[in-house]
Amino acid sequence: MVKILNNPMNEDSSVRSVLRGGQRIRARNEARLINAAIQVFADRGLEGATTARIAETAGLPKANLYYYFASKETIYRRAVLGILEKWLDAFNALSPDDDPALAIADYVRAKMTASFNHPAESRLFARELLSGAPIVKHYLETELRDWVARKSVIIKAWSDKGLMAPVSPPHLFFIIWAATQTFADFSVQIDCVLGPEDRSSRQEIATDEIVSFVLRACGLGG
Amino acid sequence: MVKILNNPMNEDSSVRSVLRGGQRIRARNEARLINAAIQVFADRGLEGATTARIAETAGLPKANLYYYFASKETIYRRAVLGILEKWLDAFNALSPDDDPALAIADYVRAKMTASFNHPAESRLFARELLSGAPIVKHYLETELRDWVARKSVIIKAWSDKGLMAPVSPPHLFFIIWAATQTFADFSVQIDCVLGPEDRSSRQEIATDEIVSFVLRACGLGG
DNA sequence: GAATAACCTGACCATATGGTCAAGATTTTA
DNA sequence: TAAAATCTTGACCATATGGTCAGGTTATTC
Repeated sequence: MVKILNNPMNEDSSVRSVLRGGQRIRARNEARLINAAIQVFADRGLEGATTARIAETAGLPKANLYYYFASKETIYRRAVLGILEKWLDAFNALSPDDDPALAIADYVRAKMTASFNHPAESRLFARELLSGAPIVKHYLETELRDWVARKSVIIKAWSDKGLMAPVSPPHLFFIIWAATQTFADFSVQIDCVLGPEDRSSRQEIATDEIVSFVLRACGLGG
Repeated sequence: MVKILNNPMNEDSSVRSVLRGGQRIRARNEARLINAAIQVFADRGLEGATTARIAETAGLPKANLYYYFASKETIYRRAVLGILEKWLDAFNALSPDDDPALAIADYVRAKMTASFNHPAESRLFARELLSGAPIVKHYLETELRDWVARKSVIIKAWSDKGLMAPVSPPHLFFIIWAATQTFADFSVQIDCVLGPEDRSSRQEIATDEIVSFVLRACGLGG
């Protein structure tokens, strides 16, 4: 478990603090506000979002937001770091003993599911990166860099054994991240190009297409 | 040539209006302001950018910006539509008689070059899409959709003839766009992950990696 | 070279919004 | 149940910034 934020929700809180009243109201309202913030920041960006709108989305008056968060930057920070932490934990697949095809397919599939089910998180993160990553830069240089280094060893081992094509592991991740997150970040574009037909089956088709594309590129049939 | 904006620069201006004084000053100052706007909007977004900063970047006082553009939205619109028009014209490759491997490699290479040489344009466009494409949506539904439809016929013909693997042509473009533009849009992330070594050779390495990745996925060796 | 059109800009205004606060309501604790 | 702690919120303020404008300068035309 990667520890980035040290909010109480990271600890034993889930049981205790829900029972005792200690921080019950605080936990509930902060969660509401963070979720609202993710939505609004994802849609409008740090400067485009107003604290009034975040509060309204959370169903609370603006002054209440400032009771829990010192500033707009503070709640932005919490939202972005929360997403990063969640992502680093969620995608921890790829162990050396796995079958490369299965492991990579699983990873890509999980990323696609995340893009379709939680697009706002991806969009907010995209905005943070577009702005030069003022908040997460430090974690990209450490946590994420290490994560990629660890996974790269595994990929390298696979291609050295001839189990897959020799790809540059970091670039493999860059492509997978880009190709999967594009379905969250730039979904307007995709919807416009594909037009109004068959909107329902689209997630499955896209997922299969991206998975087999990546597998083929890795020399893993498909 | 796709016509989206009807600014004078699209017509015979290049010769005549540079010679006659007619619109000379206007053309020069509008160009300066648009270029500055692309930079500033790319870095900060529509709401984060200030007209004062755009003007300053262009080396003009703010009131001068408002002499040429009615509002911040107006200059934003001009910047975004200008990029779209340029892109639709620039990437018109892929003719049926080409060799698939060469044609696709050329296209990917051109997109990579654009990402490295004009990252601000890509970033601004990314922001526009993240915000739901309020300005370009209409053109995505028409110009871009048609563009993809035309290219899709060619790709389809190639795979029908067995010249390449059977891929969904639109999804091929989505992946290529995502994988190439990520080097402009999310370059911070890439730089953080790759660390401080060999900064110079990186463009070439990345380009080769993405090109051969895509070719392999298309069943075109690599 | 005078009249006309195009361009320039410091000073200014109106509004939106980030943030504060004081007074009161609820909840928790002992 | 009373005191302490936590939570709630309408009303308010200060500032940043989008946008205006009047008066002046430069360029173009005839």
